[in-house]
Amino acid sequence: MRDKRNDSSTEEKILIAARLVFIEKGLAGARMQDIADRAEINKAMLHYYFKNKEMLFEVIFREMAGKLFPHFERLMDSDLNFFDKIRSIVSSYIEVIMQNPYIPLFVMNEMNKNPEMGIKNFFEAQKPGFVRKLRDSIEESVKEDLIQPINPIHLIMNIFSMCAFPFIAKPMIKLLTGIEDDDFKNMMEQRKILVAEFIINSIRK
Amino acid sequence: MRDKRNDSSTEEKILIAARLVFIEKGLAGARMQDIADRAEINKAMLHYYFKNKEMLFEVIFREMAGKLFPHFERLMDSDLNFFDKIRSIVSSYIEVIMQNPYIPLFVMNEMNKNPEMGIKNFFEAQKPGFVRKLRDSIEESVKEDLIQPINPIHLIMNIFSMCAFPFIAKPMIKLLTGIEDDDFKNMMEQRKILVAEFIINSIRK
DNA sequence: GTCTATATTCAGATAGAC
DNA sequence: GTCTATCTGAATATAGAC
Repeated sequence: MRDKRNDSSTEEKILIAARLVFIEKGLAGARMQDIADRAEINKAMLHYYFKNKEMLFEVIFREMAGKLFPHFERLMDSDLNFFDKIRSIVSSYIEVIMQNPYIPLFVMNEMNKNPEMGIKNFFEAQKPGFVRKLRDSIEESVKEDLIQPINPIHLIMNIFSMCAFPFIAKPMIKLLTGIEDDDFKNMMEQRKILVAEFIINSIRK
Repeated sequence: MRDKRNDSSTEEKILIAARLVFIEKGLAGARMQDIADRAEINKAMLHYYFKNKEMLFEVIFREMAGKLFPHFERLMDSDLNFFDKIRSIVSSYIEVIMQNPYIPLFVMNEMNKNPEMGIKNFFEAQKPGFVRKLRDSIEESVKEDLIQPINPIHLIMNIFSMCAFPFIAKPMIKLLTGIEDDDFKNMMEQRKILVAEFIINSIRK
């Protein structure tokens, strides 16, 4: 933050290391020693920059949670037609998750394990923006008889389920199908189009 | 196991308690003291019945993993037509998960966090049975021109994504939609039919 | 089989020199 | 800001009496 050195600051090194360790092990499984080692500093420094483990975790968690829903609000405001908005959401969402494939499981898991984290406020801020707009857009498309009647919540669940779940279930998928990382990546690449068309196919009149 | 008393055996009490604690906290977050308290015994007993925390966890994990895919093999062997098989899988899968809503996240998360657990063998046993049969059934339906061409793996992913993901994302869904547990349950009840029809709608010719 | 008490290890956090 | 050394508490595990 406000440090004097110009080389990759210690705080930054800590954050990079903490990201890795927390994502790999979760809050409960992460070890401060492990974070210190990866940052190539000592434990004392961690507590100098961040009061305690929970504080450090909170920073990382908020950072990750913030990446869960990217620029969707802008997208909803664009003048794309409804179907192209679906295509665009699916495609860019899968793309974003492919960059950080561990985010969905990490966020969902820690939300479950640590329900009393200051996350509610965090998301309630972005909620109206994008979810409501998507909801409205769906309801409008139903009224315009563009798509078949469907509860918007269900449709939204379907969209994000098919995008995010494969990343959460990756180890299981690899086990059951025998595919390797490369093929998995290829499949997700295919899904950018496949999932969108699957959805549109289902709801279009 | 092979104990002499007839009342709810100590081992059983341990397993019940361990289930609760491991599911709530995960392997890393669970405390043996916590399990002992809930089982209303002392810590020493835990180590008498199970060598260590990992052993106890392994028992619970395998138990949970075993519940992930229920009687699907039988279902695939039935003489239902393809669409009714889809309906049946979706409906009974959601029903099963509703009984134990925490299972998908628990299993997926621990598979990620502890990749080197003896789970591979476990699932490789059931894999051929049900996944392959579903795959074959999809390929056959494509050949028969009953459904539109689709990579079976993608379709299978879609099915299980839409069934399981809402349970994994429940805290997030509650946050974004403002719904409560009762409504959530109702929605999942609706999804038994909705998801199946959503899928069939998309793939049928 | 069950308990109390204790050993042991580990991890988070702090004190204090530089 | 950075380090070494240390404290403290927690958590797993064991010893041994009953």
